Amino acid sequence: MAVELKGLPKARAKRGPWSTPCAAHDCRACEIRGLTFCAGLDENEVATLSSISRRMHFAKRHIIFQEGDSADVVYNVTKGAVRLFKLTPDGRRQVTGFLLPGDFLGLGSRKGYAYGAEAITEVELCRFERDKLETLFESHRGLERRLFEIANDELAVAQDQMLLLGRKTAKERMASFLLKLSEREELRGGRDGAVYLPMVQEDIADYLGLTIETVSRTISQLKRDGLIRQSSSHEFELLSTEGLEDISEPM
Amino acid sequence: MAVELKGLPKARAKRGPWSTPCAAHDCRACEIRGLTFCAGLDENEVATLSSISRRMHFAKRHIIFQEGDSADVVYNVTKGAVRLFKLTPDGRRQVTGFLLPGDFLGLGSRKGYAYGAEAITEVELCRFERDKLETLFESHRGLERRLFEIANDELAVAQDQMLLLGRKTAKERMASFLLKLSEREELRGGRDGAVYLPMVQEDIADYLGLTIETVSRTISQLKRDGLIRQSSSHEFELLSTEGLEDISEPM
DNA sequence: CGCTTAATTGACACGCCTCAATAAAGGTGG
DNA sequence: CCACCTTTATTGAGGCGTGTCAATTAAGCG
Repeated sequence: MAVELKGLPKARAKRGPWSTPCAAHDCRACEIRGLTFCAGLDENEVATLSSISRRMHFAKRHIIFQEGDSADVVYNVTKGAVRLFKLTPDGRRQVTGFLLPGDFLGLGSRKGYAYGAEAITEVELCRFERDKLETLFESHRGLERRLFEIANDELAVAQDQMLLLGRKTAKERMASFLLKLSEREELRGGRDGAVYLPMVQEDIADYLGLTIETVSRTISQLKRDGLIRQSSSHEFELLSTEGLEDISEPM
Repeated sequence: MAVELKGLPKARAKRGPWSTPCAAHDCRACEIRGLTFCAGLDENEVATLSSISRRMHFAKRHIIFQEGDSADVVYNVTKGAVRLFKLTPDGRRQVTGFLLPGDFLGLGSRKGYAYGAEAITEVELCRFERDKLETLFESHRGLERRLFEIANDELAVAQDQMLLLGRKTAKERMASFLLKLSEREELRGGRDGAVYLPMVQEDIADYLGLTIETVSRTISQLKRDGLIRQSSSHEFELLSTEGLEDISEPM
């Protein structure tokens, strides 16, 4: 592969104007109950969780944490979008995931986070200190089991992504990407076939192991082929889910 | 990427001549205590674990489980090597990992394993039924925590691999691969700089997102450059770890 | 409105893939 | 231990998908 050399990691992320720790939040009124790792907890457990959670705001482009930071805080995304990424010393970037409302953020070993996390849009997070959370595990086993479940799901997603990066063409990658995002939106109650892409094409490129030019060209091609339509700058419509599936999983 | 089309998934794996469930095994005499998920358990816990474990043998090329199989058994590799893989409908394969003695096998959600597992060599496994294991969690919290830790580590490894597959050149991939294997052997007490590769080049190619030809050429080049030497068919020597590191993590 | 950032498109280059031929290694039976 | 066959590895020649470079347009934002 001919690699895109971008020079040393530019100050891609400026510390945003604000990152506000807000007052403790009432989890029972949470916008995304049922999606997140709080899902399946009883009233009592949610109340306990509420007592150790804290709402945070981050501005667009704010770096929430860097790869290698000690992993003693975990979050739940309640609003906005986050990208996870890794960098090579010479500045190449691999985006390893995008987080949307309801997603969990902060899995990591005692060696620290294996990836950085950065706000794509203005973001609202529910913050938990890890050791406080682990104290809760003692009395609320379901919480620990839920976290383990999340880690397992993440692992499955990561393996799908390895297949995509190692063995799929640009067109297949793009189709897979759009379909997966669409599925995630459906779980969140979005309209069927409508996909909101909060990230820029550079993010998509770094996620799919491509360049921005190839991403752009591939999107253009999918449009020409009548498989997708762009309703606004960040809003797409999947005109043929079947067609995209045929592309993403070639027989 | 121009993709190697291999035709439909060939009967790559014939059921081996034997897959023997042996009698319950005494974990306390285990070859790989300290490496595996049993690590850090006390005598009492190991004894309990022993009571629910069963030794298994699998012949080379035996498929231990397929992607999608219900994930109600987990294993510990005690001897030999295992490859994990995913397949596209048209037969392209992505190897998502190699397991060596001491490695844990069988992380997966209730949706089933996200990958298949196949014996590369003759393999010996320590088998645990998942629900029996989960019963043990009640009384032995450390075990559950250890599994969660393993899942977290796996996730970090997966993300490294995404960076490799999405953003590294063939030479960088090969150097990274050799170094990582070498590190794993050191943990197992192997000689420094000597690497045993139980897998064939097709496995390496499918792991690194390359073709067998590119793998072969890249190995040849690393030999020419004096960075590695082949002591026997599956045994390599890393002549310059530094040189390989410079290649694998370009500045 | 003016500036900056993001997206698009074309022309060309190149790293890796494809196809093909040959050599080497491994496995099996006598 | 050798003869035979299959599998695996090596190497070359050429093609192609995606990267690179560059110019232009569109979008975002104060």
